[in-house]
Amino acid sequence: MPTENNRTGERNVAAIERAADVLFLFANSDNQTLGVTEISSTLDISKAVVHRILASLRDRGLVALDEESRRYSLGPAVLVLADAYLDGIDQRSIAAAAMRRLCTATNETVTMSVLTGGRRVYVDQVTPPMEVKMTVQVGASYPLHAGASSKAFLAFESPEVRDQVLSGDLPAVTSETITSRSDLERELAEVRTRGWAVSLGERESGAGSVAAPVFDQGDVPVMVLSVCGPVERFRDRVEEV
Amino acid sequence: MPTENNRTGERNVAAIERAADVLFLFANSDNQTLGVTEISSTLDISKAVVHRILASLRDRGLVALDEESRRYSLGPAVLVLADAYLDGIDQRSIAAAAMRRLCTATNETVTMSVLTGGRRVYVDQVTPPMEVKMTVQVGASYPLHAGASSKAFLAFESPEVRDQVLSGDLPAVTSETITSRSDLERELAEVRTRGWAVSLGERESGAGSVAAPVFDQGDVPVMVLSVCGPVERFRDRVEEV
DNA sequence: GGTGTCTGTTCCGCAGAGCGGAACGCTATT
DNA sequence: AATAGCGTTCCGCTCTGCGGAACAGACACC
Repeated sequence: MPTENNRTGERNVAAIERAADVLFLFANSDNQTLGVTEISSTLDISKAVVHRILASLRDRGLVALDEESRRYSLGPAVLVLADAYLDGIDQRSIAAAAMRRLCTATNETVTMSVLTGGRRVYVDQVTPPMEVKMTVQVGASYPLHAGASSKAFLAFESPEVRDQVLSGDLPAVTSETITSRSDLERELAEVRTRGWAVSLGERESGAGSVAAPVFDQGDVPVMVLSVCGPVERFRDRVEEV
Repeated sequence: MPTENNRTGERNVAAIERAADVLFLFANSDNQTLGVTEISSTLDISKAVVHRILASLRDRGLVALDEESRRYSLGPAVLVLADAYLDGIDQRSIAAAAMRRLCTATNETVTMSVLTGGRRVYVDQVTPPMEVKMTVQVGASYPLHAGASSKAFLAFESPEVRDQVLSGDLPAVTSETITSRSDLERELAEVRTRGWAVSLGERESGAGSVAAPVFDQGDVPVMVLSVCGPVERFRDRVEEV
């Protein structure tokens, strides 16, 4: 095997995972449009294969091809999936009421995130009717070391996952981001005993937030709710759900 | 009918297309959670294969498995893709200004749709600051025979596509939906000469809209803009872009 | 508590899908 | 012209992944 492929040791279909990797490459790379060779070299897959993968994905509308430039981009079909996904999470409807309550109580934006592929993704938000408010982009994803929501996740994750994140790079998203492993470990320990996490501008300058995880009926955090807003007004508290 | 397979006659990877079909099955089926056997029988793929596909998709976060019920659903990773997609469409930013102008001019909701997999998907919307307004769900998809936007697309599509849609089922979405093939053909011809389409409650009762296609530098419609709102207030006009 | 019938999951050998190196048209650039 | 880059296509050999069948649980029904 050339690189570390599967995360789980299951019996999977290589072609599908490669296809998924191609899709995510579109999401992660800076430019939204990619060429065959570009994909081929970054993912270390032969050009012929990339081409076939793209043909298949294109067939299903997951990627689109600009005939002029012969460059590929994500296709509209991904929207359909995302829409269906958002419809499907019962968590959303369950949590919606709680989020609205939190929102009116604090008069700040309340967000909900879940975990995927070693990152955190915003799934929903409720914003208060205020002049100066914060909004996040549903679907946007962030690394697990920056921001209150991320820390809330990381603190309650299994030691293995935590270790993996901590031993990786800890890029500074803002000037306030914690980039030292030991500092972050101390912070996470604190979060764990306290039950919730605070961030003042770690993920976005000038934005503060308080976040608490919501658990399954076990010890695994299913999602994280956070209250966030301009860094000035912040001296409140959150209850868990 | 389990639908015939490849639309294009390309040299593709069957496994990937099957995987995509599984994903779309989640989007199309009524319940958001599916079991292996269910998928296997509707798509006519052997259970073993479905299981492997799901394992692979799960590995990449595109589907999630509820350990309790052993049932699968879409995973959060699809959000990441959708987000990247929405970032990527230059059309959006280009059209955004025009949409805002239309919105303030008409004081109604302006929407933008594109085509995928024989259906139409809302990609963006601009809503006016009004009490009674209409909003659509970005990512929601509709068949090509119901509503002004759909008709605007269909009217200017290639004869083959049009034929395929027309010869398929034309289910009534509302009581106003055109369900007769000949009626629809007459309507489309009219739309073609006029350049834009009108609908009064064909897709959603009580909602009217006027829609016009936007073309590439050829004859293929790239997207459709529509102005829509409560059916009462409607006697305006639209310009093309 | 058998017995039947659903699930989802795993096994394994054979066959053909699809990998990849190489060749082919392109369009730009020189 | 020549070079270099691209995306696309070809084709033979290989090894992936297909699928029938067996397995393991979870229920339901006498």
